[in-house]
Amino acid sequence: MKISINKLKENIRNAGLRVTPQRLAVLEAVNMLGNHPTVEHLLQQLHKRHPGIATGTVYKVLDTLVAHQLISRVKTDHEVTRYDGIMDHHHHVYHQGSDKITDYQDQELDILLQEYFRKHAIPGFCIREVRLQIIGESIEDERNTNDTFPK
Amino acid sequence: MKISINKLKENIRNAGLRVTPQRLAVLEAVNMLGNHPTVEHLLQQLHKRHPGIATGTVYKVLDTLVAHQLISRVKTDHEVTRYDGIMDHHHHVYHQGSDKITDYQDQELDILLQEYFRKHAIPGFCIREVRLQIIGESIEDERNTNDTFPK
DNA sequence: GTGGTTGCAAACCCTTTGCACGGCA
DNA sequence: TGCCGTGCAAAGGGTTTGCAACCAC
Repeated sequence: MKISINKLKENIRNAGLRVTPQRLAVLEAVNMLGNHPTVEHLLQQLHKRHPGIATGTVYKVLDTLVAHQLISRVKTDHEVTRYDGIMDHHHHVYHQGSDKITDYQDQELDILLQEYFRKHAIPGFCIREVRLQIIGESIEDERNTNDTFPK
Repeated sequence: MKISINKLKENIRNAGLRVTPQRLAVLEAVNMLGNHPTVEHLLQQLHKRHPGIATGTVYKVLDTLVAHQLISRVKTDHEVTRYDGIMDHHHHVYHQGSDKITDYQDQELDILLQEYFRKHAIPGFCIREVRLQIIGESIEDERNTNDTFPK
């Protein structure tokens, strides 16, 4: 899951952006921190190795990276904005009771949804994307993995 | 879609809450405005008939109503919080380019998802709810008389 | 009566903005 | 060198908070 600095540089350049230390640092931090960091997480991480970086700059860089699809934004109800370094299409699993958000990806599911919406088109509406928010909680007991779906 | 004041009162009381004019007014406004109002929308509406109601109170009342499951919160990336008076399980359709959010409800879809996740349980995770965010845009077509999805 | 609610305004927090300076291409 | 990008600090805007007064039960 770790991407080399050179690969990140290339990604920035390929997006048509100038490669700056700040952009590189933010992009690296989003990828390194992994679990959908908040801006606070990112600032904390960034200040270790780039003490000079300004908060406003981090916000601007994040906006730029999102606009150029190098990262994406994630948000649930009543939460601050988080960021995601993985740009492949995927869904999100929200762990109630902890601040964890994990990714969920399955082609079979996406095909299922695609089929469904092909048959059940919404009149006057063109679907760009269908995202799932899978909400629930982690189970302490490892044996108990195969159950329960909301009624 | 319109619910009587008495029914709303009853809902508040059944939730174990005191029935106050403010709670009644906010709950009524959420239901009356329908299309996932923001706090701003609600305040505008409320000031017409309840000029005295305080902004802070509206926020507190909304929190209370959400906590007691009389309404729910809706949010997408980069948006302010909105509220929903419909508590039945349903999904949301986000209309890019306008601030419209409509509801989507279909039992066949829910059964499909239920089946899917029964077969593809997430290890160590108990699913409470699966929400779809259907993102796309309205098609501008004057021939299309019923271009919005039925609420 | 009395404990839950409200009104009010200040505080808060995350985020955005404006502008002069700095550094990438 | 030209222009995009950054640092900084102040402003913005939605939301929360603290507390005295109020009122639903």
